[in-house]
Amino acid sequence: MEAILEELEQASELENMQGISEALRDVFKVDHLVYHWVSSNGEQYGCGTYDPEWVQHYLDKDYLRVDPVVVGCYQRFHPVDWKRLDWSSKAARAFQADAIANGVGNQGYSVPIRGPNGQFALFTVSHNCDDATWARFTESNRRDLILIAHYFNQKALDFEPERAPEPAQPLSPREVDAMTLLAIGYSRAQVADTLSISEHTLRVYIEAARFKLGAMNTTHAVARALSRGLIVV
Amino acid sequence: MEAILEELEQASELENMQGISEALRDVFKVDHLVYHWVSSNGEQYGCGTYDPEWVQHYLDKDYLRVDPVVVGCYQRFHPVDWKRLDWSSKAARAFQADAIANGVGNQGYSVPIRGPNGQFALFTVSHNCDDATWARFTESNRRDLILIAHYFNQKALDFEPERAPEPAQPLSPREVDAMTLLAIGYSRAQVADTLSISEHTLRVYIEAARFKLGAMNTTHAVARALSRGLIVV
DNA sequence: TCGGGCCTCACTATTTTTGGGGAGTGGAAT
DNA sequence: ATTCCACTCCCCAAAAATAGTGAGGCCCGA
Repeated sequence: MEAILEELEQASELENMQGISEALRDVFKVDHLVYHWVSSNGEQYGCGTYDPEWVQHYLDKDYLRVDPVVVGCYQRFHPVDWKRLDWSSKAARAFQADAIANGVGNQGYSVPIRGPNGQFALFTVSHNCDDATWARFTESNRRDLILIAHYFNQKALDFEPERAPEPAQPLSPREVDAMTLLAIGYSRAQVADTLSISEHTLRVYIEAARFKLGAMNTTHAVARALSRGLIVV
Repeated sequence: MEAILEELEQASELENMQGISEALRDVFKVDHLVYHWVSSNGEQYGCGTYDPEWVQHYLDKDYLRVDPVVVGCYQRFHPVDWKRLDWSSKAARAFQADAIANGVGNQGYSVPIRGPNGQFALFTVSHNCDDATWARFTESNRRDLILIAHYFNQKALDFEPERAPEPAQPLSPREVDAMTLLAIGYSRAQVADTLSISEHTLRVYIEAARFKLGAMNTTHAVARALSRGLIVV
């Protein structure tokens, strides 16, 4: 375990990650171990031990928007056992059946991870076993899993710095104010009034923010500011 | 160490955190150990071993926007040694002098942590010693520090009850489509075109979504859908 | 079977937002 | 000391979004 952690910390090439995933899977004696980057611009990257066919199928079906693991972890900080997620919707059940049919285990444990600019990723281990066995496994390995998740994400960020969409030009304080107030529903007039500036001036901020965020309109700018964590509502 | 980690994981009251900070400080034999929540809407919460006067001074001076540790970690995922940050600006140097005068060590190591909805926090250890000693310390404790940072943030989020006040009314598939496309910058015309429906129909979806989300305009609706995790961009 | 949510389309009129200019201050960094 | 950036203000015309009301078909669960 120690050795693998060390290797993971020191990994200096992306290609190693796949191998490390497999090594870790064997160390933990689980069926699958996956790191999955869910970048805010829709791009995805992953490495792990899932069947490539399943991965492609996942992408084709746009399961990202259905997968209860993703939607559930998106609002969560704690690592979570799949059993505690909401599988009640019809789409979720269909997804679950499809996943199990494709070799994904009936048990799973996922660690959400977040980086700068709203980057979001998941680290998951999955296995086929009964609840008690799985509970023992997660109980005794949760700390290592958190650390591994951390290191995987660290590597992903190291190797793909350009993957972070435009390198997040920081918004000026006024621009942050403007975006924040727009995000809580104020109209331009209200925002200008709240900030005690003319609506014309406000417009300059909104345009500047739009430009910095590479957004095509105000709504887009607010959405980006939000998903990059530049503003909080 | 193990025992403290256990206690940290199990802590069920906010008051314990202060005590755990002090215990951890003694375990690590460092001058200070601080967890600092910096939700970017200005709210702050912290617990740790800094002199309360310094904390108050920090807040009064609005050092949050100056502190190189905060601004430096904000765009970073890796834990970082303070020496590697940018202390060159005039404001940063003034801050540094002020900090050291107030008992903050000349060495420091900070772990950035992020939660859902752009939540951001820092976990920091600080000490007074020479570079070599500090390098040895950080080298041998970095994993524990990451874990502790994680658990501190976990507790901070647990104790923060004001999350998702409104029960998220589910959006219909079409409404999700509309919100998603709007969030990635499409205009109404483009969205309607993409979904192959008339713009009139689209409007009905947007209004329905606005209503369900209790939003006052489209931008607001998209912002809410995003921060409630109803859509992923 | 019946109500209810969902999907689809239409009209008119009004209000808001946007895109393109230009211009002056002050502070901070090189 | 000059340059860069943040902040503030202004005009105008075109494009987009909003408010109100309306209607028909579909599928699901009570």
